Amino acid sequence: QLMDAARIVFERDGFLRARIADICDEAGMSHGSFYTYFVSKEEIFQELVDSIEFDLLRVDPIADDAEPSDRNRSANRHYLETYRNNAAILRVIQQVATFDEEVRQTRIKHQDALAHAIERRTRDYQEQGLADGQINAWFAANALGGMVAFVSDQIVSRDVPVDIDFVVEQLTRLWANAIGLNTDQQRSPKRPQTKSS
Amino acid sequence: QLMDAARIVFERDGFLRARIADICDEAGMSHGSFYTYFVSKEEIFQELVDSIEFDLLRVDPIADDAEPSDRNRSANRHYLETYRNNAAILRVIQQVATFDEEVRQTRIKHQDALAHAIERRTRDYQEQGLADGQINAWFAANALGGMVAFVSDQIVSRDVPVDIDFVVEQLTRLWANAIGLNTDQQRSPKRPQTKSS
Amino acid sequence: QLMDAARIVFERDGFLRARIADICDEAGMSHGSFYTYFVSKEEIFQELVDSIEFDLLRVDPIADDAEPSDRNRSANRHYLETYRNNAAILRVIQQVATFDEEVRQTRIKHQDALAHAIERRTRDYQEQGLADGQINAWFAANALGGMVAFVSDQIVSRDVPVDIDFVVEQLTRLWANAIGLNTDQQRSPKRPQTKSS
Amino acid sequence: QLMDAARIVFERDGFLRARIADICDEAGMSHGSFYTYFVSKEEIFQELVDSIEFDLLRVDPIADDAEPSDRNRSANRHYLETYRNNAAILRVIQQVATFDEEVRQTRIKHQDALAHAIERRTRDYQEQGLADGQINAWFAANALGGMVAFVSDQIVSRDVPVDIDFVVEQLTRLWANAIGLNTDQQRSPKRPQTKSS
DNA sequence: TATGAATGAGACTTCATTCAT
DNA sequence: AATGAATGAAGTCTCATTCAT
Repeated sequence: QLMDAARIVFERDGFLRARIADICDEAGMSHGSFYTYFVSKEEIFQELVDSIEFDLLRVDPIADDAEPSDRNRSANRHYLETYRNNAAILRVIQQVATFDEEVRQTRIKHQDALAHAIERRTRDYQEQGLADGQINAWFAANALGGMVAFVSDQIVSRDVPVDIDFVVEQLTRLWANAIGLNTDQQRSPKRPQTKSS
Repeated sequence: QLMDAARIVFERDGFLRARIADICDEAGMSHGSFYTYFVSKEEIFQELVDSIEFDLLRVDPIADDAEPSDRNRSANRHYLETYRNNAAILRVIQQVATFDEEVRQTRIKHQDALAHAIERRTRDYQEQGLADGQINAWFAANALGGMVAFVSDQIVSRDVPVDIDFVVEQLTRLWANAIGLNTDQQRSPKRPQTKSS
Repeated sequence: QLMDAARIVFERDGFLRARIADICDEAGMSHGSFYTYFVSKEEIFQELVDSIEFDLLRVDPIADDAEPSDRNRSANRHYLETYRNNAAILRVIQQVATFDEEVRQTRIKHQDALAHAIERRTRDYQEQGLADGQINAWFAANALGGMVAFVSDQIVSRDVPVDIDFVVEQLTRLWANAIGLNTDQQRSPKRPQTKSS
Repeated sequence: QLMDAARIVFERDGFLRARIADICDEAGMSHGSFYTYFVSKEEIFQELVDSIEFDLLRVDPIADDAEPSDRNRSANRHYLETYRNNAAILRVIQQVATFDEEVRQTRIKHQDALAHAIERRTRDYQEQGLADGQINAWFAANALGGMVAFVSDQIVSRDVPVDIDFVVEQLTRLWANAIGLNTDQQRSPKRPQTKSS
């Protein structure tokens, strides 16, 4: 299948260095056959992007009745791991998004969908008095989602080894603090200095 | 000057679509002369990147003795505005970083330099008891810097108009909350524990 | 039927732009089936050319005992109308004749056959003393046939509307004059010699 | 020079079989250089057509005060010889005109220019009472010009050797007769039968 | 005989880079 | 140092034709 071959080649070479000939070689097809199915390299890439099941979107693999921080921790871990598992193609998507308007729009759409899901949950927390009401839910969802995406990208794109548990813990703490989640952490002795000062 | 022309063309067309011939035309030079000064398109771009005064790095244009939140607010505003003023070339740098290892390393170096500056200040706050000591200063600097970068990029790359004051305010609040800065927000009824302590 | 489809496609697109795939689509067949019946695009075109009933060859739809000028007028009108009715495919034949030797020979054969028919009749007129004996019958048949073909082609290939009756009349007059047919025109005051003789 | 090479290759191979690579080889250039000067094969051909000095247009190489028939004879000979000398490229022009609208229009323009020149002269003859006034000068110019073009084309495109003097004489006679030129030939004993009948 | 996916030769075109002047 | 014509590698795309089913 050409799509599989395309994914392999794109992940290996990036979009720019990938040649249609390479994709066909990988698929065990002749070069001309490519055009039976796709009009151009751009088109097969767009279809590849569309076909990828964006697990990143699944904000919540755990139960609804979990503690807010636990849910956030779970979501962060899920995002990080999914990002790492799809790092290669996600990097190529990022590359193509810098010059292909269609792919860029697709990416924006995905980002927004995720941010909207986070926003809804944040708003719930605010309405339940669990989160800082002065925070703009949409803005926070977007910005903090961006933070997680940024960190995820850094982790996979740099070679330094990282302790995922540590990253998840820190991200979750930053997030919880940022939106003012009432969590056990706040009652923990972690800020005795502040009090005593 | 070739560099000026290069910046104009790169900003207009992106790195990939920019042709050396266009840069020379823009500079009023003959195509051949280009190679008297630069070895390749990659090289002139690298030099262009190096030559740009990355104001983004300057964390703090205001006095050292200002309130932490005010300094952060100022830094966020500075970053947003600088990003907006340099959006075109920053976007191209991002593009090139996806396939040019050298530019990518330069970009990482810049990001890290900024994160280190933030880290130092965060650590200061922690040592002064102004910030949550359980937060890893380096991680927070990196992650929250990434959050600001993410939001900045979104603002300039999407066409929707935004209220910069609102963005600065929200970012500053999220940041302050995230690292547990003692601000007025702490007195809000959502975090009675802090008050009672 | 492939032949019908081929004619439609060739007339619509010309030989060069016509694709075998289009012909098969038009015929409602699969692309591979084409080669069950024809060896190549050239072959089906050649057969198409051969299959077309070249009415142009039929020199005379009217009675043998008609006046020479009337017969000529009738033949000219017949030629013009047939040309017009088959303009699309004739144009394609002309196109192919410029690079396909076989089609070119077929075309020459048709032209010559028509010219020979005209020559025979012209010779008859000469022998009956109705036409200028100093005219070379073969040459005149060829040249004047060419004149009619040229005018026919111009009429159909240009968009300007024309009065067919006028064209027929003029062609007939020119033809009659050219071979010295005794017609009413000879009595016109421009040729007093003829009258006085 | 590319134009010279293009003419050689087009004349040798026709437009369709000519490859840009061949033209460059003929010119002793690399393939890429072609695009410094021309955008496409079509463009260089169009420019080649434009550059050819169409001697065919020069209707009259002889003096104005010559006898009409002599002038016509001279013009016919001139046309035939020019056609023969440029037969190769004229054939290619005809080929391209079957699928390239621009070349087709150029060709029509040239044909019309020649026909207009002939028309003017014919009208002069008519006004001087030397030619049949019932002939439509424009139509006759066009049709008889077409006849000469048709014959010229036949002569060069068929391999049979021809006696140019004979062809010129016959064409001139047919032409003169067709427009009713008062020439010596009319008084010649060639049509005694007509008179006596 | 029908199918239609697969083939692959062949042509076009771009543009970074070279180099004689 | 400047010029800009020339280079040519590299890649894209088309479509007539084949062939296993």
